[in-house]
Amino acid sequence: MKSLSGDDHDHGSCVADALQRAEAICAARGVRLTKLRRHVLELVWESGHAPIGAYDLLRRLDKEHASAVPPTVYRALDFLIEQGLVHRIESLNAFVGCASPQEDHVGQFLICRNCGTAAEMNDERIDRAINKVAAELGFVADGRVVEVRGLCPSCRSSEA
Amino acid sequence: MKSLSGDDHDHGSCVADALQRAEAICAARGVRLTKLRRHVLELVWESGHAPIGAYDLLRRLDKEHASAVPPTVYRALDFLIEQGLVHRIESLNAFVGCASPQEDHVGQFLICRNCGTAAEMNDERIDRAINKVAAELGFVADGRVVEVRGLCPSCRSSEA
DNA sequence: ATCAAGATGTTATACTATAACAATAGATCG
DNA sequence: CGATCTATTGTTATAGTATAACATCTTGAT
Repeated sequence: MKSLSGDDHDHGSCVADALQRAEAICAARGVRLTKLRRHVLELVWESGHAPIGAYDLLRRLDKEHASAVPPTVYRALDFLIEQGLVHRIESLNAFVGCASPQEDHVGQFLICRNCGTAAEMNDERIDRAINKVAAELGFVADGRVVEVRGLCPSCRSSEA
Repeated sequence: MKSLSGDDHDHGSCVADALQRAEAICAARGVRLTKLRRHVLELVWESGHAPIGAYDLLRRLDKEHASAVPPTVYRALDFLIEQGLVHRIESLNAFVGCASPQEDHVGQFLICRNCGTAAEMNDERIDRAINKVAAELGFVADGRVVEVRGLCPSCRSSEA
């Protein structure tokens, strides 16, 4: 996996790529990535790879979109989440761009408690382990929330 | 695992047991399970095995504790969580009594989307899978949030 | 009895999210 | 083109979740 924080990755192109992929996905699905939705998605990505709250998005949106109020941003987020372009991080009440929006998946995240970066794992082994245990208990699992706090590689080395 | 919902388990003794265990644990640790904290713990357990929100607790607490306000219940919950007697369910902003407070663990939950019951899994295999993937990505994991939505055995059979 | 620490009381406020209805813009079809 | 239907956005109000900051009281130790 690419390192995501405190490093030299070109985040500008990272954002641009995400927007371009989003355009393509929405076009293919016949859903509308409106200016507003695109703008919110852009702001989500511009937060780096750290989840950002709805009201922080709102404050940034305000600058170019005077009429923005909470429903404005929540509706855009609802759309983006529905389309798998953004994930909600439950333990933070915050939102992050999806790293692989073409694949259908629920997010599994590693969240660095130092730099705030949320890295997607989306590993089948975790999913299988959860399904197995759920099945043993007679549960049929659908949605999953897997959010792990920890220290990312960059922060671990810089902490020494 | 015991079935927890829509069944015949004696929830009264379930609550009583939980309170008794809590008393013992707090005594052993030299921390104070005050009347207020005990009362909140009792209310959490009386919600059945379904997570309950802080403001719902507050409304119930009010009846015997006129001065209760949000900080009252949040402080009690903070204590109970710190002592491992209660877990917070991030995806619901709600709280549930811990099934095995003597063991140190973070909760893994199966949450029934029909009856609301939250069953603790706390399965090592899930933990190991998460640690393994995290390690592969260079992360050191500490806190974990694992919350799976689904349909519990009782609700699954009664849905047919 | 005094004192320090912990627990609770009290007021105010911050933060997160949605309901409900109005207005507008985009697509579709005659 | 223009009528119409639907999706999107605007707007106002409010519900729901959580904490800050400071005062007061209780408890246990000396």
